[in-house]
Amino acid sequence: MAKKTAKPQGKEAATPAKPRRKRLSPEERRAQIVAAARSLFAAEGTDNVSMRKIAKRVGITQAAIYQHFENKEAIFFVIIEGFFSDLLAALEAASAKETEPLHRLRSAMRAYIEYGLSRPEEYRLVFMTPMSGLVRAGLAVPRTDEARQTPSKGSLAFDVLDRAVRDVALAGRTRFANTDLLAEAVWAAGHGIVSLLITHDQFPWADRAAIVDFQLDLVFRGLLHDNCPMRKQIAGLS
Amino acid sequence: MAKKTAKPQGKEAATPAKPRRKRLSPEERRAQIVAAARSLFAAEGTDNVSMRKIAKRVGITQAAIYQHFENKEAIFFVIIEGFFSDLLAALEAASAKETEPLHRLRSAMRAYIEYGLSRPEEYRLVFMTPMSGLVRAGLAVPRTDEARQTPSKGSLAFDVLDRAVRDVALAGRTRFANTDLLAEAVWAAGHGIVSLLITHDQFPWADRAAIVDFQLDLVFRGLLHDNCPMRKQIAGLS
DNA sequence: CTCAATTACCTAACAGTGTTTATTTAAGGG
DNA sequence: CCCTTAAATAAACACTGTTAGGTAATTGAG
Repeated sequence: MAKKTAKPQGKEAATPAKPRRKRLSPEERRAQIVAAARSLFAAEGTDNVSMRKIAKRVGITQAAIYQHFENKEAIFFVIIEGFFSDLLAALEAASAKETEPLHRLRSAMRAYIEYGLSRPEEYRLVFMTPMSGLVRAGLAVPRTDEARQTPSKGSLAFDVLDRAVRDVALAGRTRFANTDLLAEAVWAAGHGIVSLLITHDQFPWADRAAIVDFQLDLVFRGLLHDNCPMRKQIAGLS
Repeated sequence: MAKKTAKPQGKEAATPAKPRRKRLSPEERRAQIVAAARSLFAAEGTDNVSMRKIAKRVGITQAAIYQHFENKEAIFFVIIEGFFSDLLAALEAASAKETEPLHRLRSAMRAYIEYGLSRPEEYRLVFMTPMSGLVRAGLAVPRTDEARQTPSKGSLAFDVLDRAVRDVALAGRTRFANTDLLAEAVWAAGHGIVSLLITHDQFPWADRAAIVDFQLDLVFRGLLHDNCPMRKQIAGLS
C-alpha cells in the first residue's frame, strides 16, 4: 500500500473494478501455492482438488501456477518432501526418548502410526498412491544402491526404523537374524493399521488407541526371544 | 451373419461403411462391459481407464454404457462383488485344508495375502481407495449391526478370518482374550504386506515369498501363548 | 529519470474426463 | 405390417490438466 506512483497505466485509462494484477516473487508464490494445495488436500482429499481450486485460493489463474511448477505432481512432490521431513523429525524425537533398544523401536513405531493417522491425506498420497517416479523420489532405493545421491528424507526416515530394528537384534532381544526382513515386517504391520484405519473409517473398528496398542503388543511379542525376560513386561492388554 | 433381410434402411440408402448398430440383451451387454472394464483395469490401472475406453473395447459408444450402469462406480461395484466372491472362496478353501485351528488361521492368512497380490488393481480398488458408499457396500458393518440384510460377500470373507481367530482362542492357543482386536490386528498385518508390495514395487524388497513367510511367523509367534508347545513348530526362518 | 529487457500473470484454447439430453433405429408383439 | 419399447447414438455439458501467446508489472542499465 501507499504506492501512489500514478503511472500512465497503458492506454484506455482505468477500466473500473479491474483487480490490479499483483506480482510476487517466485518464492512467495511457490509458498502460497504449496500452502493452499496442502490445506485443500487435507480438507477435501487429494483427488477433489484441482489446479483451478488451488489457483482460486491463492488468488491467481490456474495457468499462472505453471510458471512456478511444471505440473500437478511437482506440487505433490514439495508437499511430500515436507511430509517426510516432519516424519523424520517425529521418528527421531520418538527414538531419542528411549534408550533401551526394544522400547526405542516401540516408541518409533507408535510415532509412525500416530503421525500417519494425524495426516491421513498426505499419508495416502505418499504410501498408498501409485505415482510414476514420485514415491520413488521420496523413498525408494534406501539401502542397496551405492550411488549415495544425498539420501532423501524418506530414506532417512526408513533408516531410523532400520537402525532401531538392528539395535534390537544387536542387543540379542530377537531370534530373527535377518534385520532387513524384520524391519520390513514391522513397517508393514504399522502401515497396515494406518492404511486400514484411514481408508475404512466405516468399518466397526474397536477403539483406535486400543488397536494401536494391540498391534504393537502383537508384533513385539512376536519378535522377542522365547526366553527374553522382557516378555512379561509387554503390556499385552485386552 | 447370413442375415440378408434387405430392409428399406431409412432414407438415404446405404451410407457406405457405416457399422450397423447391433442390439444386445441387457444381460449380455452388462457382462461385456464388466468383462472389458475388469481386463482394462488389470492391464492399465483403475485410473487410466475411461468410460470411452471401455465402450470402445465393447464396440459401443460411451453413452450407451449409461443404459446399463448408473455411473462408473456401478461398474466398480460389480467388479468388487466378483472380487469378494472369489476372495471368500479362496479363504474358505484355504481354511478347509487345515483342521488344527492355528494352522487353519495361518493358511487363511496366507491365502488372503496371495490372493491380494494376484489381483493388485482390484485389491487397490477395494481396500486402498476411498469411495463413498462403495467399500461400505462391500465390506462394512459386518458384525455390530442387527439388520442382517443378507450379509455381503465382503463381510462373509471377514467372517472367515474372524471365525478362524476365534477358534484359535477357543483352543486356548493365544493369551489375547479380545478376538475382535486380534482379528483386526491379523488382518492389518496381512493387509500391510499386500498394500506395501502393491504400491511400492520400486522399493528394494526382499524376496516376496520370504516376506510373506516372515510376516506370518512374526504374527503367529506374537499371538501364541508363552508356554504353547507349538511355539517351536513355527518356522521362524531367516 | 527513462527506456529496454525480463517474466509473472492473464486470456483463450486444447484434449481429455464423467455424465446428460434428445434423437435415431433395431427388435418383438399385436 | 405397423407400432411400441428401449438399446444405441450424436451432441452437448461442465469439469479436469496443460499449453500458446499476449499483457503488463518489475528491475536494472544508461
